[in-house]
Amino acid sequence: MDKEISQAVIRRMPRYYRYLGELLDDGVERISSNELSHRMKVTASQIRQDLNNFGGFGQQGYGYNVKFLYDEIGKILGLDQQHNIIIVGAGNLGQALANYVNFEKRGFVITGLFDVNPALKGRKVRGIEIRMLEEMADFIHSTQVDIAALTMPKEQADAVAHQLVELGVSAIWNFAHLDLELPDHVVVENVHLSDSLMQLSYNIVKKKLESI
Amino acid sequence: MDKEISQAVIRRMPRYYRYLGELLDDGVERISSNELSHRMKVTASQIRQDLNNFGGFGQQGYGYNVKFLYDEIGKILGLDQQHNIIIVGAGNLGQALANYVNFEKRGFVITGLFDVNPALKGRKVRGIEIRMLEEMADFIHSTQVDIAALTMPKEQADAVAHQLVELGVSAIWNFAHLDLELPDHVVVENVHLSDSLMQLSYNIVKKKLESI
DNA sequence: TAGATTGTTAATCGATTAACAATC
DNA sequence: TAGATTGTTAATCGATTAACAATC
Repeated sequence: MDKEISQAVIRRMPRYYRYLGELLDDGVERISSNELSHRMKVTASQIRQDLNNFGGFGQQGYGYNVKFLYDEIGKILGLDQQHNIIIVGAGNLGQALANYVNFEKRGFVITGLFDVNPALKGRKVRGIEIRMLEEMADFIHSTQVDIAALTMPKEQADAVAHQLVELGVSAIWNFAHLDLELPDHVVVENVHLSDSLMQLSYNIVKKKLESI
Repeated sequence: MDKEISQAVIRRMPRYYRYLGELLDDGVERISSNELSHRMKVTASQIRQDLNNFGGFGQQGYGYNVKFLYDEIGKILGLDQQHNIIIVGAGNLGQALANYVNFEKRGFVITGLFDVNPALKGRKVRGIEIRMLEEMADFIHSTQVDIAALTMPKEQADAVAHQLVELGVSAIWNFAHLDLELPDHVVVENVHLSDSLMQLSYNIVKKKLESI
């Protein structure tokens, strides 16, 4: 019966979470949708609408309790649970992800790093040993893996993604520059860096034209 | 007089570009909006609407010439021009970007790499020397810099972004986990990896609840 | 020419903003 | 209590889809 919450709303939740975290760090105890809207440069209406998709977290005449709202959004985003991540592709990008200490604070724990390059075998990144791709199946069978980050060239990504799904992994964080075709029960989040760069490029050209 | 083209449309253009590139590689000469819509899992109507924001690239009764459309979208995205990029922050992420050979094919050329860590000084990544942050001002004065990628911790990102703008850089590809407050003439494209990961986490939790 | 498919207008759907009654 | 601010309904705006005349 719950009405589906649009991805547009979901996309904004981490940003709310970030701003509330900053307010919390600054010792701010409560905030109104109006004040938050000024800081975030969105409408107060949108903030209230977005939040009320998940429940009434505020109080009339008072606003929102920062700590409470922060925690609630954290729960909505699943940050109260631990997510074990393996990274497949231990090149620079994979290692960059493995080094993001902040992920760990939010419950995202890197438990494994895999690559095909024998030269990397046994090397450690932040204490995490790089294993060979052949060992991945055993690894997944013996430990809980919630998310697989794909940080390898796109030529290998499709086959590895399917293998991961076969092995029971049902969430993929895909950095490879292709669209994965996977069963419906698998959740895929794409990070297409070159798409992002092209968007930037478009906006540069546009701005240049406008200024003439 | 040109009506503003929405960012929703812009966000889809690189994806069209990618699919057309694949068709081109496969030797496909022409394609109808209908067939493309099946491959891309969008509506044919949306494809035609999107493209017609920029002009009529097709031909009634024929469809679209793949090579022509590919090139036209490339021009729309500014890929016919060279963009010189410096990367500020030569950690794993910065080095990962520097190593993306594919960017170069699209006209994005990494011309400089900067860091504050003296241990990295003089090291080279794909032939590009890592320089110290202090040298950045001189570098920007003496060479054309179109885009600066910020791949450093968020604590330093805001100050560096402002410095870059002072030095005349007007496009920022921001990987730091904060919203930059910069003058209107500066174009900013954000890549917030942790936001992306939280979105994935939300969708994992949602799918888990649905399956109960 | 007949068939195919675009470009474009109109209809629908969904998301954002405005307004305000409820209530702390 | 009076003032403030939410939660929520209604109005608006914009984006997507459908339909079809134009035309290759």
